[in-house]
Amino acid sequence: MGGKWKARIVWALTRNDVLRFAELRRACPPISDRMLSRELKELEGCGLVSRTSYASIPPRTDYALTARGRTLRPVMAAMADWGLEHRSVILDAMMAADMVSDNGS
Amino acid sequence: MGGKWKARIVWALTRNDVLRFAELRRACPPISDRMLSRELKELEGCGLVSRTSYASIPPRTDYALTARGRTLRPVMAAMADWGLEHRSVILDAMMAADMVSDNGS
DNA sequence: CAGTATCCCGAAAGATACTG
DNA sequence: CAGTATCTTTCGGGATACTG
Repeated sequence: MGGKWKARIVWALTRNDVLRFAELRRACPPISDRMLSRELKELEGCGLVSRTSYASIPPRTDYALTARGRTLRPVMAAMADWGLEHRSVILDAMMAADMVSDNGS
Repeated sequence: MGGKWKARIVWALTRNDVLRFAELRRACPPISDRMLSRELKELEGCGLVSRTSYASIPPRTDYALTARGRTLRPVMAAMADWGLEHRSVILDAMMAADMVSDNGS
């Protein structure tokens, strides 16, 4: 389950229950349409995300976690906690080891 | 913190406390010497893994998690739990969606 | 709005050979 | 045993343009 964006997508969906394509795009900047579409398909392929599209004009598609996708919550939470506590200190260490070239994002 | 192998390396070190180069290689098949060396350097660079080498013949180097590296335990545990519970069912879904070509590893 | 289709490049990583 | 050096390949993912 690689992919640069999957974690962010799932993370967005754990916090919002249901999101549309454009909302997900805004939730995961700066993801491209192409990557968002691809990653969503893969997540759908492993049964973690469900897609519901309405044949209306303008078109509309809702994405949500499946029951199985929701089982990822504890994992996502653990990762988020760790990130909050250690991100900055790790980044400092990485800079000291010249593994990164400071950009303040 | 990308890298195809870092999770496995850290996982091996959470379960074993201290491992030598060759032991880590065996713990993360089929990683190559090159990748193991590189990933270990990066983990050392962010202060998650410590390296202790003994100037003996034959040479010997011990790797272990630092205090900071050990803070990853809850995350690793959460991921491991999830993997145990969902790995097979996810793989099935992925095969059904032809995202993988069965290899029994 | 919600995507697909193409093209392309650079980083990640495999293979192989070598060393103190 | 514990790595490093070099070469080659793969492929993830960005840019851009197009469509129902």
